[in-house]
Amino acid sequence: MAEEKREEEPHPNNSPSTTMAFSDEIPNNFTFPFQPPTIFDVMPPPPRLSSSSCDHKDSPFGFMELLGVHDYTAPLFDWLPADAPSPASSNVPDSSEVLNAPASPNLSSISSSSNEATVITTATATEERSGKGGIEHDEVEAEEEEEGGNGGRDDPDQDKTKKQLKPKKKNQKKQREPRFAFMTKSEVDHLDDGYKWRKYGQKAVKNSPYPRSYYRCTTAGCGVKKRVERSSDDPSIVVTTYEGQHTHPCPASSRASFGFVHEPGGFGHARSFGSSHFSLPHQHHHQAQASALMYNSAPPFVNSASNFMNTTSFGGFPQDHANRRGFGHEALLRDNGLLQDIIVPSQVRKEEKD
DNA sequence: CGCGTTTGACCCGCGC
DNA sequence: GCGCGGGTCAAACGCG
Repeated sequence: MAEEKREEEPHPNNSPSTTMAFSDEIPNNFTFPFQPPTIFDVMPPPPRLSSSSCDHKDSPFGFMELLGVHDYTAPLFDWLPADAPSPASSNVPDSSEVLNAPASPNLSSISSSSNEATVITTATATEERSGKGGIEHDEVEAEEEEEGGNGGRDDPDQDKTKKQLKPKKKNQKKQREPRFAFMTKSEVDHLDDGYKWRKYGQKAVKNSPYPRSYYRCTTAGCGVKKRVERSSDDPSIVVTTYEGQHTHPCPASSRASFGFVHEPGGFGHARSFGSSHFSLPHQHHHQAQASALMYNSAPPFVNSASNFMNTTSFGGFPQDHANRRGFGHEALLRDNGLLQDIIVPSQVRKEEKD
């Protein structure tokens, strides 16, 4: 309980900058509706993690630690094999759980500077961990967290005397949708990303004094969830993990419907990349100093970040949001096709500061 | 009164 | 099989 409320406490040191990262576990057969920059193709597992222990549970590091905050701008390229196979398919153990936690010493520069574009890394802890018996979820899944799918327990039958949770279908592991995490340097935990969220839980995080909060999109029919937690290493960093796909336009933005909501793109199944229609947090006064790195597997990303971001979804970045926050053009138009593409120009950062 | 948050309990998967 | 930890539920509570 000591930790409670902590998340609300403002952190003195936080620079008004926002770094973001996103993570996810992308199915091998996943394909983006657009082409990705090479750099995003491969994300080798971090040296410090043994390839056999991708599961954060096995690691001494928590989700946050795995995510890490680093400045991969340069190092990243060094360890990115040009044609290396996707970690998801080769470097990762059966457990389909892919944690790309580049927290590697080799990567050196740990981020940080509040002025530089920072980090990203990701990790995903998925429950697909099923490595075990081969689940057949592939088919059902997508629907699962949906309403109909009684993601929760809509079954009225259950006379829940107390907390009789509906027994989950056996043999059917809960399939999680792709997740994407943002690391944001902010004093506020729950960033306003334009959607309306309802908190449905909070748990203490092991090895971290900060609790993790669970939110669900309040829009009917939308099963998107997100988790928000603060890095134990750097309290000024908030990691927001989105899971699922918004089935509606961003309420906070009339233009939010720029077509990504029902992106047909294939993430392997209906709920494609679009599935993570999360939007870039529009933090009011935090600027967007951000860099994003698709961490997992080799999803074909865009040729250039500009394309990547402006086009669709980027996992759901409402274009207008991006623009509004300064993630738009200037930041994305750079055509290097690499990380820099999505790094918010200092100019923008400057403006925000003013 | 409606909606959102808090919080303790419960479920489940995984590692030992 | 047991314990741990993550994730979720839902009653209670708070607030506008």
